[in-house]
Order: sequence, then structure tokens, then C-alpha cells
Amino acid sequence: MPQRGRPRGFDVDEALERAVEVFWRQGYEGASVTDLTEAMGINKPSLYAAFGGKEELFRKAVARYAEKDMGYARDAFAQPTAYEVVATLLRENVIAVTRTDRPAGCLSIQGGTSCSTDNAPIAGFLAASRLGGEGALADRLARAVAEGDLPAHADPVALARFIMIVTEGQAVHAAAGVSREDLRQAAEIALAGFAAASGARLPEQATRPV
Amino acid sequence: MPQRGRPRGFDVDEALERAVEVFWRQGYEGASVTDLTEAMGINKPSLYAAFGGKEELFRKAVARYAEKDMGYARDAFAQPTAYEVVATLLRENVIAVTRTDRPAGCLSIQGGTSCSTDNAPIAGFLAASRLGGEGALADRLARAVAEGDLPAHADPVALARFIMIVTEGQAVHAAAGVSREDLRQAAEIALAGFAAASGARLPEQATRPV
DNA sequence: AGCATTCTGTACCGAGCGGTACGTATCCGA
DNA sequence: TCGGATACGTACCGCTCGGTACAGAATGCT
Repeated sequence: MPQRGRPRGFDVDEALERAVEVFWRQGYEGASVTDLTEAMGINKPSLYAAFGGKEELFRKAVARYAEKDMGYARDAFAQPTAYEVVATLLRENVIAVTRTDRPAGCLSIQGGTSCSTDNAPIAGFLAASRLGGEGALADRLARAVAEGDLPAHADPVALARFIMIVTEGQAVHAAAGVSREDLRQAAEIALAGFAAASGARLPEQATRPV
Repeated sequence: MPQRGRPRGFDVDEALERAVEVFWRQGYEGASVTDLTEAMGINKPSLYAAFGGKEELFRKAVARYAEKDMGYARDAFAQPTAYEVVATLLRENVIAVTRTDRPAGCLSIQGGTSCSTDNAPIAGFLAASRLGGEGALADRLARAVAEGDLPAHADPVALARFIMIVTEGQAVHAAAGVSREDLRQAAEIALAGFAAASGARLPEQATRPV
């Protein structure tokens, strides 16, 4: 039973993509349902039928954002060494928050760091999802310690926190209009700090015989 | 002519203080005029008479916040060496964004990183004021280069940007509920990164004979 | 005492909010 | 060809938004 009744007049994925951009630019509270439907090219009842409501749409938008716009994190985690994981993460983050074909910054922060009391769950949801990413990075760095890639005294949780703090700051900065090249400089400083604090082997040291 | 007509029934400064906290917790758009007047203990016409409107109140709240809650920045800039300037800034920022008698995070970010199109100027205003602080730090670090406190190859603008990115990330993290001690760890990693990237003399090196 | 001046509280404004009822259009299966 | 099912557009719901009109209350000045 592929479909019964009148078929949808719009592409759900494409509409969700537009919603991502509106939420990204204007935040959850700053994006009205009218703003959303206009950008999505649909009417309000279609939005409610297809997505359930503004809050559900937002959660789906965040999920899609994590899937598509933060895909670089998966690639970064797959790097062989902790240094390369972090270097990839920081550098790809700079690119992601300064794409010209996307709003500046990061949906996870632009979506709303603070909310009215009614919408407090939204800010909490975003904060939790950010901290989830931090936990994943900490796990990856812990693996690096277990593998001997990072020294035993390195603190994966603290290091992951530092990296995530930098990426969040980058996103805030990008939303303020700071250029990609300027953010890249900051990423390199952060990377140097990570290397110093973690005792990570640099790529040169890893590939070149000591 | 000290006062003519009926005297004010509330303390303007105290009311502004309450407004700061509401904006800080809920953001500009998330804070309704009713939320504000209830916290300030006044009625709407009093708010409009005393402060001019919601947006003017917000700008005054931000000014007061910068004066009182970011006063540590002035102290930090007065430190004798670049290393101590940055160390004080990072450490005091951690304390400021995790005060138990204040909302978590920083008004300059919680106030709103994104807004509805109508309120776009608010996000721009906050972004500009943050970048203003970054410029002041860059100036202070440039002075350190001129004084020989930082090596000639150090880039004050890039370093200031990195530090501000970290403090912004700390504020986002604090708003997510991360503890003061956890943020302090991150601040020390950032400080190490600053020292490495700038070539700053550490306090020990500065006081101890080489 | 009386008046101009200023502040206070109530009650209200038009507009926009998120969300929905309902009649119509368009599909599949029988 | 017709009925069940689904999606569509219009027009509307109650509510809250930021902001204000207005009348009464409290002061200083004369």
C-alpha cells in the first residue's frame, strides 16, 4: 500500500531543510510558524499534519541538522589518532559554521541558549544534545588513552570539554560575522593547547621514526 | 529642583537589576514585558515611563551588566603582564558565569545569539558589544608586544580572538549546567594554549632569574 | 489652599502568536 | 464510477504580545 488518498504536494525532506535554516537563523522562539510555512512553501495545516507541530518540527530539524551538517564529527572520530581526531573536528567545525550556503554559526546554539519559561525544555534539549557530543568525544579520547595514543595521565573528559567549549565559542563568533580565516587561526591555537595539555603525539612524531 | 510631582514608588537601580536577571535567564525575546514587570515589582506604565520600552530597558540592562558583572575585565586588563591579563580574564570569567547568586552563563550570550527578523538588531547589538571587548583585549595584548612582554611575532588580534572564543564557549557551557570546577580545567588548558601560541613569559619565568 | 507636575493602577488597543475546523480537491482500490 | 482516504487552502480560535489612554493619588511651589 504505497499511498492512499491525495498525494502530498511538497517534498517533506526539502521542507524540513528549509525549516532547519529558519530555526538556524532566527532561533526556536524567533521563528514563527508563519516564518516557517512561508520558507517551506506550505500552509499551516500541512505543517501540523506532516510534522506534528512547531516543537516536533524543531526536534526533527535538529536531528536532520546533526545528521547532515554535523556529519564531519563522524569522520573526525574515525581518524586514527587523538590529535587528528581533534584537528579534524576543530578545522571542520570552522568550515561548518562559516558556510556561505548556510546560516552562520550552529543550529545547536542559534536555536536558543535561553528561552521563555514556557519553552525552557527547548534550551535544555539543545544543551543536552551538545553535551552528548562532548561525551562521544570523551569516549573517543578515552579509547586513545587505552590504545596508548594518548599518555595515561591525559584526562579525556576535561580535554573533550575544552574542545567542545572552543567549538561553541567558534559558533558564537561565526554568528557574529567573524570570517572563516580568522576562526581558523583560533582553531590552530586551540589545537596547540590540546596537544600541550594532552601530551598527544603530533602527526610528525607519529609517522617519523624517533 | 530635586523633584516635582509624585515621587517614584520604586528604586530604579534595583528594578534594573531585576530586569538584568530576567533577560539573562530568558533572553530578550523570551522575556515578556509581563515577566519583567513582575520581577521588577512595577506596572507596565512605570516601566515605559522610567525606561522607555522593552528594547531601551534591555540596552540599559546590558550596560549595567557590563559595568557590574564584567568588572573583572577591567581588573584583568590592569595586570602587569599579558600572561596574567589572560589568566585573570579566563579564571574570573569562569567564576562570573557560575555564580550561584546569578543566572548561569553570560547575559551577552543568553540575551540572544539569534532573533526574529524584527529583533535582529538586538542580536547584532550583543555581537558588536562582545567584539568590542575583544578589541579591547587585542589592544592590551598589542601593548604587551610594544612593551616587550610578548614576543614581536605574537599576533594580538588572533590571540584575543582565541581568548574571547573560549570565554564565550565557557558561557554556553555554564548555561548548560556545567560546574565551575569543570570549567576551570578548561580554562587552564586554554591558558596553556595561549602561552604556547603567544610565547608569553610565564610568571615563574618572569620572577625567577633565568 | 490651590495648582502644576509627576507617578500609579486599571483597563484597554491592534497585531501576531501557535494551533485547528471544515469544506474541497485529488489520489487508490473496488 | 464511485467510495474511502488523505492532503489542500481558507478562515478562524483563544491567547499573549508590546505598548498606551486615562483617571486618581501624591508631591513641591506659590
